Order: sequence, then structure tokens, then C-alpha cells
Amino acid sequence: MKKPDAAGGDISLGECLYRRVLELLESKWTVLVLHALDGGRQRYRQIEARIQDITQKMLTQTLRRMERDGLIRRIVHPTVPPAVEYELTDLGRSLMPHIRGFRTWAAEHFAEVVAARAEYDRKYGQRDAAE
Amino acid sequence: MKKPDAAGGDISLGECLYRRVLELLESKWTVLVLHALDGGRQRYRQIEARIQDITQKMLTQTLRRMERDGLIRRIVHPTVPPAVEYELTDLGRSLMPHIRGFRTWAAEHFAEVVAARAEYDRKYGQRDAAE
DNA sequence: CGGTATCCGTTTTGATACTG
DNA sequence: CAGTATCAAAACGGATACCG
Repeated sequence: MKKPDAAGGDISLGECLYRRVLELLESKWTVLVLHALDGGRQRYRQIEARIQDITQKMLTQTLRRMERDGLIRRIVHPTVPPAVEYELTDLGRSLMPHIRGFRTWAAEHFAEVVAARAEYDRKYGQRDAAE
Repeated sequence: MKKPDAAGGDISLGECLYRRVLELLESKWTVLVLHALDGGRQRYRQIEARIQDITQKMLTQTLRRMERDGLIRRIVHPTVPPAVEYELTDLGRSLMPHIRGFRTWAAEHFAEVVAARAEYDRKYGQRDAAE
């Protein structure tokens, strides 16, 4: 019986279960798709256009996984040619505040991250060759 | 000149820069290490013990990257045997509210994600063999 | 339009053994 | 204790071609 937020820092709900949820965000494109859909329902090509250099394969794969995870919904209009729209589910929307929060953090602290990297490289260099 | 939060959902600060920041969290173990250090300064073995099935290689690699990104600080005590401690920097601490927020979301919505996956698999099965 | 299928190189991760 | 080094396996990502 552990307390959820003991100073010790228990990760709660079991590291294993949490890991399963972390997987939601681990694929390279998921967060970008979430932002794209944050503006409302979008068609496949719209999402593709919005996320500059994503390939069809990765976009489809990401959308499928997000649909499976219950974050987005896929709406097929049986027209010719076919039109497919995607939108956030309630579950997906409930996640957005955190995603937006992270984006805000990124905008505010990006420069610090870059500076830290430069500083680290200056101190330790990428010396792996001789000497 | 785009507005940062137009309804359109511009990802702001440039998708490219944002992508660079997203990389911070993309490695499998980073978030778990952040939680581990959220409880305060920890020694290498303590972190390792806390994150069940991480290997030494991955832990060291993750810690190095996080140090380079300025999220954590490495403190070496020149004793024999050596003792090394890690702690969050100010930058790392500034990120924690979002990480904690996500964990809270995970705890609250994990069941829904699992249910969504089960539902999806029931509907579409993992049928890739014949028929 | 909105995908699938296939091939293939790159990156990430893991197992294991060894060290100052 | 806190790592490194090495090798191999697996996941990821991209290019390309084709389909309903």
C-alpha cells in the first residue's frame, strides 16, 4: 500500500501500467497529430498538409494506433472519391490540456534546452576518436 | 506571421523546433527517470532499483541525454567506491508539472484506453492471415 | 482520395561481459 | 558503485509502387 505522491516519488498505478500509457506518446508523430486535430475535425489530406514531412505510411499508422487507443475517431463518408475525416474523442480531448501545456513549456524553454546542449558539447565535446 | 493559438491549430514555434523538444520525451525511459528524480536527489542504484526493468546501458544513456538537455545534474563524489547522484535542474523541475499532469491523466483514463483497445481489436481483430 | 504492400536502411533497445 | 564495450535483435521510419 503505497501513497500515490509520497516524497519518495512512487510512480503509482504501477510502473508497468504507466509505461503502457506512456506508449501513447512515444511514437514520433502522435503529439503532432493531436495538435492538428485540436483545431477540429480534419480530413486526411489536411492533416498530412499540416504536418510537413510526414509520409503517408506514418500518418496512416499513427492514425490507426490513435484510433485503437481511443484518442481519435475515424469518420468515413461513402462517396466517390472517398472522404475520410478524423476528430478527437472525449478521451482525446481530455488529454489535450496536458499536450498544450507541454507545448507552452516547449515554447518557453526551448532556448534553454538548446543552450544546455551547446554547453554540454563544449565541455565534453563529441570526442570518441583518439585522445 | 501566424497567430500562436489560432483555431486552425498552428503548432507554433515551428513544427520543426517543437519536434526537437518533443524528442526530449521520446526515449522510452526519460519520463520514468523524471518521476524517479521528482522525489529528490538520487543515486544511480536508487534510480535503477526504482525503474524495474531498465538495463544499466539504457539508464546511463538516458541520464547522459537528460544531462545534455539540461534537465538533470550529475554530481560525482570523489570517494572510493565512487558515489554519483542525480537531481533535477531548475529546467527539469519546470517541466515536472506537465509530467505529473500526464501521470494523473494516465491514472484516471488508463481503463478507457484499455477498453478502447479491446473494443478495436474485437471489431477489427488482428486478422491478417487468410480470410 | 485515402489508403496498402513491400523492401530496406537506420535507430533503438537489450543481453552479456568486463572495469576503474 | 557506477559505469563501458560489444554484439545482436527488434522496432522504427522512409521510398516506392500499386489499389478500391
